Amino acid sequence: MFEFSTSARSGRARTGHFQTPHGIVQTPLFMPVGTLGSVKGISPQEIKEIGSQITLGNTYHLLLRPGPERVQRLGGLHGFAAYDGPWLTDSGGFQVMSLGHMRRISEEGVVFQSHLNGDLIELSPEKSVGVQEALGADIIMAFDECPPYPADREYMRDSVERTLRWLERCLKAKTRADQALFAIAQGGVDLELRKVSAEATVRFDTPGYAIGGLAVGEPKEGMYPAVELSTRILPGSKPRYLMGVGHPEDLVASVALGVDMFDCVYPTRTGRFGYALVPEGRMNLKLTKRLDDPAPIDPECDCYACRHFSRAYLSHLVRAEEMLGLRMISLHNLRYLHRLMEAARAAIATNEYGEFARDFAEKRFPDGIPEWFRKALRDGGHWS
RNA sequence: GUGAGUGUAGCUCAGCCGGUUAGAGCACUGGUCUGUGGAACCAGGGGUCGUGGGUUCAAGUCCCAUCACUCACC
Repeated sequence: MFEFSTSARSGRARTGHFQTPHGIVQTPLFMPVGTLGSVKGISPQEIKEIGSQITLGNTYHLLLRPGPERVQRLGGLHGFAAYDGPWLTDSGGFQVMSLGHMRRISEEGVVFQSHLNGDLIELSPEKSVGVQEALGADIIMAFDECPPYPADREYMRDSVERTLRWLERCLKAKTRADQALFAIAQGGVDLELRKVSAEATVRFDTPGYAIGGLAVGEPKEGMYPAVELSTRILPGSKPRYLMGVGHPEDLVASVALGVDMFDCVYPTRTGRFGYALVPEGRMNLKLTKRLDDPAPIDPECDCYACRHFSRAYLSHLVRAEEMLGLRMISLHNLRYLHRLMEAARAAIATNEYGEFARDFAEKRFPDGIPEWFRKALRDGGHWS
């Protein structure tokens, strides 16, 4: 259980598989975010049909409602949410930063106000692990702090060290052997602190490692050196999970650097805002001209929306704020990222990841492939 | 038929005792959104102020007529 095996390698990009109590997952992979135990608007059956392998549940949201004890009583996430595939829960640390009001961070943990009703809530390494054990995911995450960008150096240093002490407490608090706890390396875009954090984190020898604290507003030129350094230090024998990253170009560039797992709200959130992911980037279905466009979102796509609906109809639905439209675009966007990862796995297996990434980039960046993307591929050994 | 009221942006309305380039919310048109609030934010287009006269240096605002709509009463 929780043994990660690498199947193929091409430069730094690699494919692999990871055994969880609820099934084997193939990497690299993208995980949809199921905030409240549901991927917004998408049923478990659809999740399986589009090729999702792991669903991410948010500890923060599930702690506020319906509460971990209730979820546990009703069968854990697998039973309660009626999805028997692998689950991963985050630690709640990120939402404390992004949603919590009046948060106060101390050595003990974090006290913050619920964004729903203002209730004072405490979250600590022990509490987070306890909640995640009750929720029952296959993979749980260490309770970390994700400082905002930009953050001053002194604060970042304190935060990185505190997150390491919190990691130790998480591992100590952990009681279930059927869950894998992934540690999270932090450090923002500061390469020295990244190194300190990653090296110290590796010593805990957890079954997987996450790269946290990125995609919080920093430029790509700051983000990629941090990813590159992290994947050099985090061992190749374990899955490497880049948290919160989900732009298609970021997946392609990060896989080149050796990242195995991603999660992001991007495909579903941007879908609810009326944007469909396509090889050229994003298609805005709210634009007036889409109302007369009979083509599917993407003729190459095999998702339900692309097989049945026109851009015109979806545009009409989105404008009317009709549920089906939001659902279908979300479904398509998730399928798009899964297809992208399937194609990446196939390219790695035949040692053609560089060609795959270049083909992707030529469509995605018709006005020129940005330097950060080229550099990520060069650093990964996929661009001569 | 009589009396009263209302006509200002696509919609709902604000515009003081007459005083610069007539405003707001929603809608519309673009844009932003990376460990999820169907949220939020940024920018933009759009009005001969129902119509016709009059008073005045100056009228969305005051006066007269007229049209439309609403309500009340014979």
